[in-house]
Amino acid sequence: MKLPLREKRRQETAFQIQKATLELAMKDGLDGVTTEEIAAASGVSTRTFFNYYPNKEAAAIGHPPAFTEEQKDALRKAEGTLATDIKQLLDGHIEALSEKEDILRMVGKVLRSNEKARGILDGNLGAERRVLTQALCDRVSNRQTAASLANSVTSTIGAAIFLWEHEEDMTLGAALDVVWEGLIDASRLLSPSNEEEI
Amino acid sequence: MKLPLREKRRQETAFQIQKATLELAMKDGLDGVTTEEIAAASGVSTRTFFNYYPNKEAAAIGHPPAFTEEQKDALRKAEGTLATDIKQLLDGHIEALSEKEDILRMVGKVLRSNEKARGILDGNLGAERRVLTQALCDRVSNRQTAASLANSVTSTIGAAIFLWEHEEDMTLGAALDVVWEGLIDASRLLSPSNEEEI
DNA sequence: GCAGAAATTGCAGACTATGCAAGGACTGGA
DNA sequence: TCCAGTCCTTGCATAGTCTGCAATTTCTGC
Repeated sequence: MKLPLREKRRQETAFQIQKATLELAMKDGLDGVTTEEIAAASGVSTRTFFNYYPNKEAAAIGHPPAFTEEQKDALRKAEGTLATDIKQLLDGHIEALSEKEDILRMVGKVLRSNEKARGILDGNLGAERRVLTQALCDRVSNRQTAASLANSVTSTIGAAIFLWEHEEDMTLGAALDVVWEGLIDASRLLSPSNEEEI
Repeated sequence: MKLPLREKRRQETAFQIQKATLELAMKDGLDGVTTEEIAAASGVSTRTFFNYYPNKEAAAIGHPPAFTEEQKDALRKAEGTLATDIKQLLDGHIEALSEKEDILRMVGKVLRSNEKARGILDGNLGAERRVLTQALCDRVSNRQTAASLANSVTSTIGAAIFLWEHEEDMTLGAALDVVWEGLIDASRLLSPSNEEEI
């Protein structure tokens, strides 16, 4: 730990700005608020706002949790079947997301109406996907197979969040289970070992 | 056909603008060119440019081909196994994309360096995905399963284009086959009927 | 050829985003 | 406790994006 204090302050301010951005955006959309308003609400100057985030959309999305090294390691060294290990990874990630449900809900709302925000998130997810693909390569040998699995992971997370947002009284974990079920079912249908024709 | 002439002109101009946008963007990125330059190169005023596209990124992406009704119908009424029908859909779509390889290559380059463009494309794909999900619902009954399959379709297309861009001397069709193989392999690994542990 | 519809354009103005340079705050060591 | 260096913040200037409005031109169908 070299710069714990400065770093911490920075993270706090970054989060502060994200919260202010999201709260303002809840009224009439992210496009309806100016960077000036956001900066004022965050207690910093407009110029400083741009030192923290390159644009409002990035500020709204913030810095979502990434997969930890332990999670990826667990994937590399097979502990169970591939399916159970992936499910475990997903469970862990969804649990991390659950810690900030309020933020997640607001981010979801922004994503639904803002293309640029989607693009930024897509870029973040793409980076995650590449890391995951790399980790999975140690296990499945074929790169395209690993890429396909990694894609399933990130899109499952997205789908679970989407479902959770639209279903009243459904926890994030429950939504994940439903989406996971769909993924497994789809895999079964596409799998060549499945001879029944549908 | 009510307004065929006007409509046709409009499409031509839209394509003209897309081409001008992409060609200018090849030099030093989409961010390196102004809407003014694009408009001038397209032979229209800046204001008119914004009548065709809401922003440069949308102009660069243009209006990519969508799935046709026949394609979706073929999916609904099972002609072969689910896997072969989906593969056929993909083949047809990739073939349509092949008609404009030059555009596709330039779009790919833009997408790699521009978040907003990615977001817009992501939005387009999301719409396609929703349509596909609906069509697949007629076949697999479970909505989550259908959604998972639809997601596989759109992300397979994206992955195929990505692979094609990065591999010299590989046709789009060949790239699709490679990615498809990966998807099937991944499905096999996730499928519960596959008992071997990996 | 004409009347009405549609598209184009110029202009004004709000907002986003970046470079630069001055000033202020914080850190670690003496 | 104080100091020097570094990092952060800020204001200002400026380039560029995008929209609304109204005038003008172009096109369509009759």
